[in-house]
Amino acid sequence: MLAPAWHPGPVATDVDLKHLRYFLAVADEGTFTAAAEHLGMTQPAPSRAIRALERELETALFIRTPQGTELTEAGRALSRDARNLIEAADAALTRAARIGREGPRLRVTARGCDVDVLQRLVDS
Amino acid sequence: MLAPAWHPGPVATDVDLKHLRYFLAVADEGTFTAAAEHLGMTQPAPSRAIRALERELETALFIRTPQGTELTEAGRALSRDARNLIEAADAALTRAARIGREGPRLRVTARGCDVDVLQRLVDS
DNA sequence: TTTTTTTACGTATTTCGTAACCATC
DNA sequence: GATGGTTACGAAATACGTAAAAAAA
Repeated sequence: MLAPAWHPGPVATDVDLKHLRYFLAVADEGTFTAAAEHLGMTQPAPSRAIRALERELETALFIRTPQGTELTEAGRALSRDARNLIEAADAALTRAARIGREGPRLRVTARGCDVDVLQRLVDS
Repeated sequence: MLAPAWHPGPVATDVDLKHLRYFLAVADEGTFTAAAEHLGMTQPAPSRAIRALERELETALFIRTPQGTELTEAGRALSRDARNLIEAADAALTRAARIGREGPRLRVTARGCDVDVLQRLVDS
């Protein structure tokens, strides 16, 4: 490799989904106060968590104003991504749990097909 | 809503990316011992973390044998998903960090187009 | 003065490593 | 005994809540 490609590699290995949930709560609610209440905790908790996140990314995610918070450009981007991310995470965990509980299922539908024939087809 | 749809909702809100990294390490290395070494810690750490994950999902992810570990069906599914998930998370954080550092960039290429024209086009 | 965020500090929870234990080859 | 996984327990790190402080309208 003459020009070694820069492999991204883990950039912030101690950012976890909980922090992203806090971040999204603030992004949605518009204030740390409302987000904390929405999350069932006190204001300092998300404030600290998000400040740590910003430190780790070396990037401001919110513009703090006495009227609340506004997303920065980086914050807007992370907002979109984080939403998809925790949705995907939830789906993955749900799927794994379901598979473990019920085994991998395959639903086959074929109109006007004899059930026994279908069964033999699936079995093979 | 007569028949209220069952909204998936967060299923395991305290599973974080770190746990998924541990899980993937064991899945890849084949033993808890090798995974722990690969992660720079001692065997009990991933063992406990994954056992907690299995408890939370109410699903076995590995079959433990004296020769090492083997993925269950649920484990195989989670393995695929977790890999994409961590990759996506890393990409999202990297992107947010880059945007915060450099501002949102847009690379425009147009063969045989005058640079000044292109600039005015982008500016608008 | 009211609203919102941040810092300080003590406490509670979580995570980790060491060590001892169990199981299989 | 060698290898691999688990459990017990004490220590370190992390997260949280209360309280006090700073900043802006």
